Amino acid sequence: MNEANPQEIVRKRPKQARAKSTVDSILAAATQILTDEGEDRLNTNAIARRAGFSIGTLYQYFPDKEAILVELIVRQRAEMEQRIVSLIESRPEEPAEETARRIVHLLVGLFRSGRQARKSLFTVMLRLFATQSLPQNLSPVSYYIIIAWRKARGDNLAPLSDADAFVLTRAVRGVLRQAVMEDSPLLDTPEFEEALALLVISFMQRAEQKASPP
Amino acid sequence: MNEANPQEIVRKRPKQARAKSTVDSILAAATQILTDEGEDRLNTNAIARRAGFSIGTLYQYFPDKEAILVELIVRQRAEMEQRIVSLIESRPEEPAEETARRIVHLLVGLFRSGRQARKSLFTVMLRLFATQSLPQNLSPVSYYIIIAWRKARGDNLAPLSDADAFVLTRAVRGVLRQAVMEDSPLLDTPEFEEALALLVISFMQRAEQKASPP
Amino acid sequence: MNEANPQEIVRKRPKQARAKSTVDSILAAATQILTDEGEDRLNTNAIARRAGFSIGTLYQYFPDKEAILVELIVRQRAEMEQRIVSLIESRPEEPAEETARRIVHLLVGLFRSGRQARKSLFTVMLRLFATQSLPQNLSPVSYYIIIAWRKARGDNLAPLSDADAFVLTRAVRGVLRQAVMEDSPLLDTPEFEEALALLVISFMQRAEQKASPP
Amino acid sequence: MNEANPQEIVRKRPKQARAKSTVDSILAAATQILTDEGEDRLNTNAIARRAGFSIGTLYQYFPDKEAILVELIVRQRAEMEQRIVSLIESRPEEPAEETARRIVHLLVGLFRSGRQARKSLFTVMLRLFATQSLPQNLSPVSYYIIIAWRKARGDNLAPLSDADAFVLTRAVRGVLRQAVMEDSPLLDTPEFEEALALLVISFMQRAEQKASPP
DNA sequence: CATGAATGAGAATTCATTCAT
DNA sequence: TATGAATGAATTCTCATTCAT
Repeated sequence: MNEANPQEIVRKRPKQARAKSTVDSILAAATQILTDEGEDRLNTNAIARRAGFSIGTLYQYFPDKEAILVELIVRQRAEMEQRIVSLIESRPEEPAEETARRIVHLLVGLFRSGRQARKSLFTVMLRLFATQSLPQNLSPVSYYIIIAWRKARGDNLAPLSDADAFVLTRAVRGVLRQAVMEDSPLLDTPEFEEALALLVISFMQRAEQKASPP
Repeated sequence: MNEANPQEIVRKRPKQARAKSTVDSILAAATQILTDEGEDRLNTNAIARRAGFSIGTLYQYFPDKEAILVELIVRQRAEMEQRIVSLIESRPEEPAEETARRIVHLLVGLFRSGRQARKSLFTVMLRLFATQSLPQNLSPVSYYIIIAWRKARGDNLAPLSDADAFVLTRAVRGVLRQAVMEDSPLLDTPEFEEALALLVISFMQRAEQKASPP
Repeated sequence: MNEANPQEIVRKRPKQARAKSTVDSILAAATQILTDEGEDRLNTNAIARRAGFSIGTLYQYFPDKEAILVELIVRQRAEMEQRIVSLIESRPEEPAEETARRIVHLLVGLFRSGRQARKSLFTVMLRLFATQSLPQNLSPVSYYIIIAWRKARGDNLAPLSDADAFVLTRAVRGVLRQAVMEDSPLLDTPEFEEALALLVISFMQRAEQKASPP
Repeated sequence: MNEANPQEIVRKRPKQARAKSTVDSILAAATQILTDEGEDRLNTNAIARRAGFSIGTLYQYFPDKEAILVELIVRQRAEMEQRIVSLIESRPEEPAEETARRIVHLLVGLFRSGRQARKSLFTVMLRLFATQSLPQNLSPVSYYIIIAWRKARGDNLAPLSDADAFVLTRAVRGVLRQAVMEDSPLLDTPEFEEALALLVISFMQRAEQKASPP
């Protein structure tokens, strides 16, 4: 009868359909504000207003402002990850180079759209990283991708070391992020996409050679 | 470069010299706070207090808070750039691969030290990018490096396209930043450095092949 | 006093019985929160949650938050009063000094237990006093005790004036409250109890002398 | 040059005359609100407004709301203590009984005036006690008084034990507080004062007898 | 030039209470 | 009767910036 957890104020978990849609509205509102007005206009009152709820409602679903941002990032990452993984699994027999090219293509496309929101989200993410408050399970997404890749092609690809995997994934991410942050016109060119694909492919081939010399 | 004997300068241009040291104190204070307490403790009053000046004085040297941050970033970039350029120029005859390795080594070293301050600075930089208020001349630092590289070796290196240069420089920066932001233990390993160097070298070789096929 | 067999009552007046248990649950929950988390965690939502009811249900039984607190205090006072009265009535022939000692002993025991809840309750009570919203019939409890005392021993004790009664009762209460509020270790010592008894007895004897000089 | 205490935001300490008067204004405003409107109208904005300062100024002198209340209590206690001590020291040769009577007279007078403010202050004090945040040196005021008393009369008075001193001082305080809180009309009567004096005197005489039996 | 007291808009968060279901 | 989602006024506190001295 009594609550198990008296200390923590238990925020409503979105089990009901209504609750779910409320949470979605709030996150959508936050994204909109990030897109339209930028990070420093992003305050809880504005989010609630734009979502069409009172500020009190917002706080029934999120313990604090940060939780909203974290959820935003979590969802965005999950979506990206899931897209990439399914892309990899869709054509297991495809040559690695081709798959890499298609992943890069997908990523470039994703980063091209919704630049403004992404820009602000990057800043937010970086701050959360700096504050140590981003859940640990956020970062290693990239490893799953690499693992999926290997699995899909039956491990006949030389395994990447931890350091190699880290460098490769962060490099791709870093290039895309920076392109968005700098509003670089390159982002829209095929040359950019080609260069990024080249980065991935050349690295993987070299890493492969290194791992298994003739 | 502009200064020789500090004593003399103090006599000659007392105000400017004093101003310079005041500005330096303020920037140093800001860096300290970023290091010790993180970005959200960084407010103008705290900076002034730590610098040993009154808040009024701070505003005599900087128009607003952002100006302090911008100056911080400008100086940091300038220092890095200058180190890299002089590294490149020091051994013009060295093979490109070796130079790349040494640049990577230098960069990794720089990012390893002062991680905490750098972490906060990254966040700040990203926000300034997002707000569009970073002066345009901040970003293309990397191009200078590439130009310096080519110059130093008499252009016998195939020229990198804009897209290639962008991708390469942002990739390196992105990997290092992310390593710092994630507090990755990899940053301290030789494997990490090796992988990063590999990224650069393999990309340059492929880009070269592409540019000038046999 | 009003109840005999709980089973039977449930059958006879199901709604009232249910209501009673609901009210009791709510009050118990409030007491628990006061004990475990202190006064400023005591909010209606928390009470309802801990009681296992919805907030709406809580408002079906209490018009507002204050009503809960008042009821809490009323019950606590009633319980104390009733214990003391029955203690007095249990040994009418006992010398006044001895009865005083036993009352003090009882009170000290009551205050020793449940200190934390009592602490918060005191604060709440005091605020209600300050807001004038405590029902008037709450305070004079002490008079009943004194009256009961006199009755029990057939008025052969010199009557205490209003002022004397006020001072005596408030003194005892004040000492005990303060001991609880200060978390005084004295509260657990026999010396404390002895001193408090001395306060009561010496005052009564002097008041007696004053009232009826030889 | 750099601050010693980077973590703690150092609030201005009232060294300057202006600062001192600002602090005084703020405390006076708080007292007024307590008097005129009661505790739950006492919010920081109201205090600042009534003091004629902006809210920001208030927070330059007090780290948080509680600090204002604590300071209020500290000052009030200090004033009372100082009055009583000087009363005791003014007539060292006076019989203890007479001094007790005069102390009681003084206290009753103090509590009679400014009842409303005192009422709210009591509530506040009690809450602070409950939260453990009242500085330790607040409570033992009473001991100083007792010590002063003994000193003033050359220790020919039997020493009170800790328990006795606690009981006596808290009893007096408790009676006066309760009289104020209940708005008791007794507070204005000579009978009340007489009864309170009696409480003190009879207790001290008995305690004395107990300590040094013939 | 330097000072630092003062400003006040703005942001996050709480919680008693209502009311449609 | 019971529910619990929603409300929104109210409150605490921050911090970039100004300006009289």
